[in-house]
Amino acid sequence: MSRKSVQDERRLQIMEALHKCLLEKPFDKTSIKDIAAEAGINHGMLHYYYKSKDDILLNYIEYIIDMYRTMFNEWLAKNGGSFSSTQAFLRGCFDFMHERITLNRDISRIFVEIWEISNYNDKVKSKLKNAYTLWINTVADLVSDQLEDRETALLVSTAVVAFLEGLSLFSVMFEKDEFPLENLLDKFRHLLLNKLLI
Amino acid sequence: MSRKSVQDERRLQIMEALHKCLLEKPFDKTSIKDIAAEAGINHGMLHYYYKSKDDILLNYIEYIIDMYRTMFNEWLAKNGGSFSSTQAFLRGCFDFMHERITLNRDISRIFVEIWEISNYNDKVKSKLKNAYTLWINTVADLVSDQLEDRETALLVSTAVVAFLEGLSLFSVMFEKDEFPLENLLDKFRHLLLNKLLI
Amino acid sequence: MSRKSVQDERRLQIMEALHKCLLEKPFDKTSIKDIAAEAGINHGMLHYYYKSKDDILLNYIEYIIDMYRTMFNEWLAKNGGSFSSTQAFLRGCFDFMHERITLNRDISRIFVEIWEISNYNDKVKSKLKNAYTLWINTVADLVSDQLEDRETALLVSTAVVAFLEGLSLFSVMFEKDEFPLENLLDKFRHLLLNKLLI
Amino acid sequence: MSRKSVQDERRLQIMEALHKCLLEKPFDKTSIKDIAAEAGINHGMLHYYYKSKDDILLNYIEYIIDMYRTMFNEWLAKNGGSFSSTQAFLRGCFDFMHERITLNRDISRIFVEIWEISNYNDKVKSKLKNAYTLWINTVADLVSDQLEDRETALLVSTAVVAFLEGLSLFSVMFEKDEFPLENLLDKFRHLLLNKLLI
DNA sequence: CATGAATGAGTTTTCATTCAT
DNA sequence: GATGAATGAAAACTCATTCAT
Repeated sequence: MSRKSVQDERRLQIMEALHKCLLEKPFDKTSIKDIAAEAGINHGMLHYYYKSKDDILLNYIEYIIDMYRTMFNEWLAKNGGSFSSTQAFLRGCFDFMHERITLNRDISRIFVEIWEISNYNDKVKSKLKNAYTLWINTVADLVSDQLEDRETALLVSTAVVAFLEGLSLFSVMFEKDEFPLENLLDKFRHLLLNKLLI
Repeated sequence: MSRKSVQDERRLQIMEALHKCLLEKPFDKTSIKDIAAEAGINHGMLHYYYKSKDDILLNYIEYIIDMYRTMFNEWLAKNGGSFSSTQAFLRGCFDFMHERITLNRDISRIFVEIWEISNYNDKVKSKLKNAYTLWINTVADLVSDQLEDRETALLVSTAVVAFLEGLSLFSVMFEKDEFPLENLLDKFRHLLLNKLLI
Repeated sequence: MSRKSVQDERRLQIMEALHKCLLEKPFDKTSIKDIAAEAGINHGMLHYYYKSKDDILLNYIEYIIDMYRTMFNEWLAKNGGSFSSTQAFLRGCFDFMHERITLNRDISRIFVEIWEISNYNDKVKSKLKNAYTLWINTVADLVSDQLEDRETALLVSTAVVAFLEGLSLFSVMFEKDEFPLENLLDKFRHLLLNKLLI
Repeated sequence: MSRKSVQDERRLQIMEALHKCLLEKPFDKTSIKDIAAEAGINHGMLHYYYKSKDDILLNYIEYIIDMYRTMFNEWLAKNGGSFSSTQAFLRGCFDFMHERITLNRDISRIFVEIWEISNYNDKVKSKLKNAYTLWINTVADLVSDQLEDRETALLVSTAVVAFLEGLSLFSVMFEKDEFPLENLLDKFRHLLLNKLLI
């Protein structure tokens, strides 16, 4: 392995370690040593690869947003070609959201953490805004051929994303059996496909 | 001032001080001394009135949830009698949400903070769950006479609350001119009143 | 009750409260508020009756030493007249020690606390030295008519007291069933009466 | 110096520093910073080498008990072979006690401190009980060939140790010229060798 | 006398960061 | 590249003492 990729490997280990830590503790209560221990490397090294704890966080935000995007893209690559109609495609998108939220409550939890951090940290906020703007636009693209104009498409996609984020919030707080996630997604998909997108 | 109200006064000062602090820093980075300074009282007193920093937080959560509820109830008391129909009433409710979210982004920000804390703190989570459960039920009551059964009413109200929380998240992140909040609320209200609730 | 005796009453309450506290915590970990709560009076009053926490301690030392002395004198008053011989009297004295140590491990514990404090506090040390000097002399008086001279009597009484204090230490540390206190006292009394004091 | 011995060196420094501190202040009034200052190292390091102040204490207790034991064993190694008879050997043991108590009042003082702590701290109590049980058994071994049975040997050794601890207590409280330590030990040794052990 | 609010110094502990080896 | 010892600032919390009412 080249020198470059040893470094990349280490950096990835650190990101994954922080990810695991965040499932147990908020970032502020996660120490550099916690992360180092989880990554199995010396805590001094974290300052070799990143210039501060904050720098690690900023890189992690990018890492997790990218993971999110990759999840979607991979799903798209795998299932995207098989839809017979736009509606079927959109239905698939909702299935993806459903899976993502249902099966991966961990990511939802971590996104709540990031939302909070962004409230007090402009750099994080900026990254998060970009990610959501991108996501809203992607969804707008998906629905735009069903709607009159771009503006309406954006409005609808914003509503969709906001609704899904709201569901994500609740799916983290409530246990699976306390929250009718599946039912809500079904109804919402039906509503969106049949009443909003004509 | 009677003895009792000195205590109440101080406790209120502390709650308000923490509120102000949370607009600037996350709870974890807000020190007991920060809160004391903001309240204009000696930091030792915070441990006189509350047994720990965590105890302050827990009391604050109740305080803020109560403030939220009070805002709604006051609005209801002021405007509740003037509606000519259920639809007009519901329209008013949405106006309230709009105002609350638009004019009081501070509360939205703080709710994001609380959501995050609840992720890692079961006592906070429990309080938050109760508050949202109550809220969802309240909304379900408001729409129930327009819908066939209680179950549907609950589903719709859950969706409404989730959507509004999602909007609240975005309203905190985006600046007013970056986010079509008004438009979204309008459309959503229209949709809800005309298509869902027949 | 006269003003004077109200004060005395309060002071006694405080002494008794500290006594109870010391059965649970060392003096340093006993707060003024702990003592006040135990005494059922306001903590501010402790500074009215005593000028500092240290002053309370000093008074308590006198109180407990006095209690010790009183225990002995009362026992003496009750049983002192009934002995037919000096030996019978001395035997009785050992019975008293036995009872004191066996039944009142609490006092033994507290004396260990006082020994320790005296190590670092000259005023306490001085009070404790006086008490033990007095005790040694009392025992010397009791055995002096059995021995040639005063010097020997003092030596024997010092040994007796030292031995009993040693036993007291162990009786606190070991549980009753782990330590042959009764047996040791028996043997020792026998030895003292039959071999040392001829 | 190898990595391991830097740690050992620091840990030893801390133990020695606490030892010095305890000659001036009780443990409860000795702060982490006091110990660090005495050791000449940063106070943060104390938590690097020990996980809490209590942990330092527990380690110190072991250290001092070990020091005590080592003192005895070294004395034994140096003088143990030179005795012509068991009696001479026992006489030597008493000389050792004498030296220990006379020359090392510091250790006696610190043992009073530990006795006190053990009154309120079960872990310390347990260590102390083990140490004294061991000591009593060691003395029992030394006198057992002079006595009929093991039980008697244990009784005698317990009495000896209790008496010596009592003397130790007094030797700390009284100044050298106020307390006939030498005389008492002489008499006691004589008594033990000639009257108790036939 | 009595109360309890207030003060401020002091305590243990944690931790990001640095740096010699 | 690693390691882990070292630093020092800052955190939560405790408490004897004072004092206005």
